[in-house]
This record gives sequence, structure tokens and C-alpha cells, in this order.
Amino acid sequence: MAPEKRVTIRDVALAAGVSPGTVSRAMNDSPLVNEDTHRRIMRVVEELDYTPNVVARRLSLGKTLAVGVIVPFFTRPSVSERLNGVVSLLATSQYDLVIHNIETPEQRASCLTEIPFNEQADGILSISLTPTDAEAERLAEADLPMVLIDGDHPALKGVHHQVTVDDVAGGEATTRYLIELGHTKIGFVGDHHDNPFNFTSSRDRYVGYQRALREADIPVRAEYLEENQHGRRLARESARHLLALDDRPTAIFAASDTQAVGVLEAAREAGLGVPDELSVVGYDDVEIADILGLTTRRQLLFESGRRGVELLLQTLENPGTERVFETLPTELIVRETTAPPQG
Amino acid sequence: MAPEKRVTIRDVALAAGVSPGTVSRAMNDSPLVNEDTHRRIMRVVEELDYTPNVVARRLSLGKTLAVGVIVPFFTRPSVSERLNGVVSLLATSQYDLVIHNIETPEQRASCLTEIPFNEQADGILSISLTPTDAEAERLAEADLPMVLIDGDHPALKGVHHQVTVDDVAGGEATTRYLIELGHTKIGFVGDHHDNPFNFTSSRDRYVGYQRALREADIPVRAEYLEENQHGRRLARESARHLLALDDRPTAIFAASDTQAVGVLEAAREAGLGVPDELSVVGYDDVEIADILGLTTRRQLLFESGRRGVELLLQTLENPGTERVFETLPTELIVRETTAPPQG
DNA sequence: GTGAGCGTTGCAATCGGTTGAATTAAACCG
DNA sequence: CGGTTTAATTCAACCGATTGCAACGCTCAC
Repeated sequence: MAPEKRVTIRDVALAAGVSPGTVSRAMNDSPLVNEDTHRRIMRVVEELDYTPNVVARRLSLGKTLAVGVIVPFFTRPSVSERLNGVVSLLATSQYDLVIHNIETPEQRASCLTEIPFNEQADGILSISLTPTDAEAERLAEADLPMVLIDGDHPALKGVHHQVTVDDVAGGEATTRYLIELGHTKIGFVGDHHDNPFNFTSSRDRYVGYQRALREADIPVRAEYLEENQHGRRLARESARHLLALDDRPTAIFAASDTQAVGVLEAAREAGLGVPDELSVVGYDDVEIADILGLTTRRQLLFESGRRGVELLLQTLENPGTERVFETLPTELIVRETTAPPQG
Repeated sequence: MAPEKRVTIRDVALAAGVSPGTVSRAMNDSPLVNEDTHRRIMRVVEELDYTPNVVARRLSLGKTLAVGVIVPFFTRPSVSERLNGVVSLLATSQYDLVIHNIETPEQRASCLTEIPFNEQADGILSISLTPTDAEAERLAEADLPMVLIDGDHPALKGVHHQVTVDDVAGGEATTRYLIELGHTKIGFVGDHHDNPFNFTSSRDRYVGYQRALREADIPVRAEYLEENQHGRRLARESARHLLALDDRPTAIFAASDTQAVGVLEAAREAGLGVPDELSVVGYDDVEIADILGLTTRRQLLFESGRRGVELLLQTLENPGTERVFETLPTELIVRETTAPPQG
């Protein structure tokens, strides 16, 4: 009834007639305590409804029992799906999840430079962020287990795993698909390839796009590239430009499903039928793609998060683990927004 | 270069020629330290790149400097938007955000009964969860500041704020809108009103729906209510049933935008034109509603999260704060899926 | 009967801060 | 100039667990 103070290990010790140390050992199932004593202590623990103070444990163990997740724009469906994978697995472990969302370049900088050093986490998961060289250097110093999900840096030293997708290959294959359909005039709607967050996926997909065109001896036309900030609205504007060109593309490759939606909207505005007059293909395969029947390249978002945590937990258990670089496969999901060009 | 051990407060004290206590006070801007000393200490802090160990602070202060967020299915767009509001404000505070996602009824139970007691957080935010009477009782015992966002319990004692939406009123107003358009045959597609998560929003909106019908002297027909688990796919099935009725509804009110999308899909399958042959209205106004031109009732998702944190932080700063119950407004956003019934 | 060995348990230091009380030094005043 | 106030700092206990080491009681062997 009364706001009774929290039960500590000493209370238990007193009630059980042993020392705090023994209670601690009993709680942690140390083989050093007698079975009877163990049972007796556990009974008292039950009675008093004792749960160890996590903060004290942390200090004592020198471990925080938490992992930090650094994630930009976690409300974006693709990101949130990765995060979902992270959460799903982490929930089964003893580790807490501390979230650091990034919405501005400043936040990005401070997260990447401070979080790994302030001893708030035993390990770090970074989602969709690519460290710069300087950042990578500094991160290496922290020597904190870190896993990069959908983001890589070749020079990262120390215990750093990576779970990525080959965006160049994905972009190339997707573009090739359009070429095989017969398209030669293919537009690209993506992020700013030089951006303060150092997001690289759009840029890499464009590199793949160029590669596919070159392989097919199709010239890469500068006016077919539209860079913009991420988002449906802005992608719509980008697409408007493409569709207003004298020699407009017959297909548009959007760097994400979100942007593809903007492209679809622009097409509707322009009175262009999809896929007859314009083919549109996205990237990610989030739910909206299914809803709209968008052809897209699927990547394993949920799995990437899950696998990232798996690697991190492995490293935490067993610090000797070797670095792992994993590349997850992608898959083209053909729906109703792509077709051979007209005529 | 070497993996130098972490700098502690004692190192700083030594280097600055003072005692650890003084360093502590200097770090916390206590007026008890001389200005010169303060400056000197801060210089050393800079040089050694010292940052206080948060875990140790926590133990010492008896505060965790973290708030826990309990949230079911955080990948659902409406939920993630609320969470976004939470994160946006919390990022500016000194508090960390520890996430507890709920995907099963068991997780729900354990979160609601354990989290508030394991001293891992100074305060709790609960999103879209309605405690049962028994849970409310137990929660009151924890006497931990807690804010319910989109979830309420009239009997919650202690320092508990609530930020909710009046779902009954929202459901009623939305239904009235359809009635005013001329509809009398209005279907309802929602969650199971009796569900293991104790989600209440769909049920409440249905209560409002009934109320609106009664006020307009329109009989409430049992066959016009379709309950199902949450989700687009299942909502589609529910809608199929409604549309297959001999006397099918001319309008369908979905308890969420996600479910409304399922309804739209069912309409397309059935070859029914929207809005001419079938009106559809959703709830939430998440992005998909905008994309699809769905008429819906907007609630302030982001703001609810933000306001919830605001209240929690207020309480943490100033434990004497009075309880606040807030009801956020909703607004009908008319787009292209609603029209008067045919004929 | 004494010492070695084993299984248990207690003791006390430790993790890295915070904070109330004690202490010192400077300042002020009649 | 002694006494008292005031400011600045140190000291040491404390938060609540963990853990290496010492110590204890017992058994068994020689």
C-alpha cells in the first residue's frame, strides 16, 4: 500500500539470512551456491517480488545491456520495415533498444560522432547511413561493435559487420529489364546524388542504370536524370520535367517506390496512360507498390534489419567474431506499370 | 592510439588538481564552484575529451534519464506517425527513448505489467493501448509518470496524462457526413471489437456510427457490420462480404485508412465504380489516403505524440503537475471517394 | 590428530558518478 | 585582533549490483 521503497539485493539477503554476494550469485545461477540456499533465496525473491536494478547491474558489469540504433527518417516505409526487423529480433534478447532518429544533417553528424562514444550502448546499429572517410576513421577508434545495415564503408576497421544490397547491380538489372522491354528512352528520378546525409542508394542505382545503358549501347542523356530531395511531391515535380521534354522518356526508373508514386501522379496529370504510354518502375517493394500495382525491385528490408541484429548479438556474445559483409539479393516484381513502349 | 581506457571524473580531477566532487559540480554548473576553477576544469574536460558515464550518473541520481515507449505494431503508418511526434520532441531533451514494440497479446501483457516496474525508465508513454481495469490498478501502483496517447482509462490514478481523440464523436460525425450525402445503407469495416489487444478505436467509431444512424432514424443492420483482424487484405475480404449482400451498402465506412484501401480493392474487384456506385471513407488520413484520393477523417497523429511527450517531460521536471486529459480534434477531409448515392 | 582439499559463503573493493557534511581559507566587522 | 560569516573545496558515504579473495566447516587420508 505505502509507497514502499524498492526492494534491493540487501533486503533479500537479510530476509534469506545470507550475504548480498550470495544472492547475486544465486540470481545469476552461479554454480557456486548450494542448491538449498539457492532455492531458499529464490523463494524470498518471489515473496519480496525482487527484481535486480538494471542500472546498477550495468554499472557493475560495465555493460549497458542496450544497443543503439541510428536511423534516418524512420517513418519512411522502407526504413521502418528494416527497423521492424531489428525490433523483432532484439525483443527476444536481453538488450534494450535506444532509438536515435535523424532528420537533419546536424543530427546525423552528432549521432555518428557522439553516440558511439558516450557509453550508452554495447553496440550500434546504423541503418541506411554511409559514413564518410573521416567518420569511418573516428568510428574505428570507438571500437564498439557496430553493424551497418544498408550502408557500407570499405575501410571500416574493427568489429564492424555490414548487411547491404548491391544497389549498383540492382539498378543495372532493373534498367536492363526496361531495355529488354524495348525501351531506349529511360528517365531516372532520384535523390540528390550529392546530399548532406550522404545517402548513396539512389546514386548507386543510377550508376547501375548508366552501366546497363552503356552495355546496350544506349547513350546516357543528362536531361533524363532528375535529382531532387526525397519525397513523393518532389518526385512528382521531377517527373513533370521529364514528361515535358520534347523527346520525353517512355519509361521512368524511380529510385524508390515513394518516388515512383510521384511519377505515377505526374503521369496521370499529364494524361499519360501507364503502362501504355509510360512505364514506371520503383525500388523497395513496400506496401504502396502492391496497392498501386507498381513494378518494382524488391529488397529484403525486414530481413536486413533482422540479420543485422543477429550479427550484432553474435559479436556481443562472442567478441572474437570475424567481420561479415553480406549482400542480400534483390528481385524484380513485375506488376502493372511496365510494358513495351508504344508503337 | 592505444585503446586508452575511458576517461573518468577522477582523471579530470587529477589533471585539474581538484577533487572529483568539484568536477562533478562544475559539470553540472553548480553555483558552488568558483568561476576560475570552473573554467580550468572545463578546459581539462575539453583536453581529455571527457564525457560523464551516463550509467553511473543514473545510478547515482536514481533516475534513468530514459523514457519507455510501449507501442503496438509501430510499422503501421498511423502508429509510426505518432511515434514520429514522440521522437521529434524527445530528441531535444536529455532523455533517451527505449522502444518496446508489441506484436502479440503476450507481449502486450508483459510490457504493461513489467516495464513500469523494472526501473528502466523515468516515465512511460503508451501509444494506442487501453489498459484493462486490472492493468490500470496495477499501473497505478507503480506510481511512475505515464502518458497514454490514443488510449484511455477513466480510473487511472496517479500521475497519468491522456491525449486522446474522441473516437465515438469522430465515428458519429463521419457517418453523419455519409447520411447527409443521402446514404442510408452504410456498411462498416473494422477490427474485431473484442480483441486480445484491447484496441478500442474501431469499436468506438462503430458506436458513433450507430449513434448517427439512430439519430437519423436509420435502422442499424447487423449484416452491415464486418469485423476482422486489422489489415488491408482482411478488410478486402470483409468488404467482399458486404458487397455480395443482396441489399448491398451504397457506402462503406472503414475504421482506418488501411482498411479503406482494402475496401477500395474489393470495389474494384466487384466492378463497382467509386464513388458513383460505392462511397468509401476512411479514418486517420495517412499518406496513402492522399495518394489514393480517399475521403477520410484526419486525426492529429504527429501532434498527439508530440503533445504526449510534452506532458511527460513536464511531469518529470515538475512532479506536482496536475493530471491532464486532452482530446484532440478531428477533421473530415473530403476527397474523391465519396458522393451521393446513385439514382 | 593434523593437514589437504573441496564446496560454500562472507567480506570488501569496485564500477563512476553525486551530494551532504566537514573543513579550510579568505573576508569582514566591531 | 579575535570572532564570525561566507565562499570554495575536500571528504566520504552512497546508489545497487558484481566478483576476486579470504575464510569457514567438513570430509577424508595418512
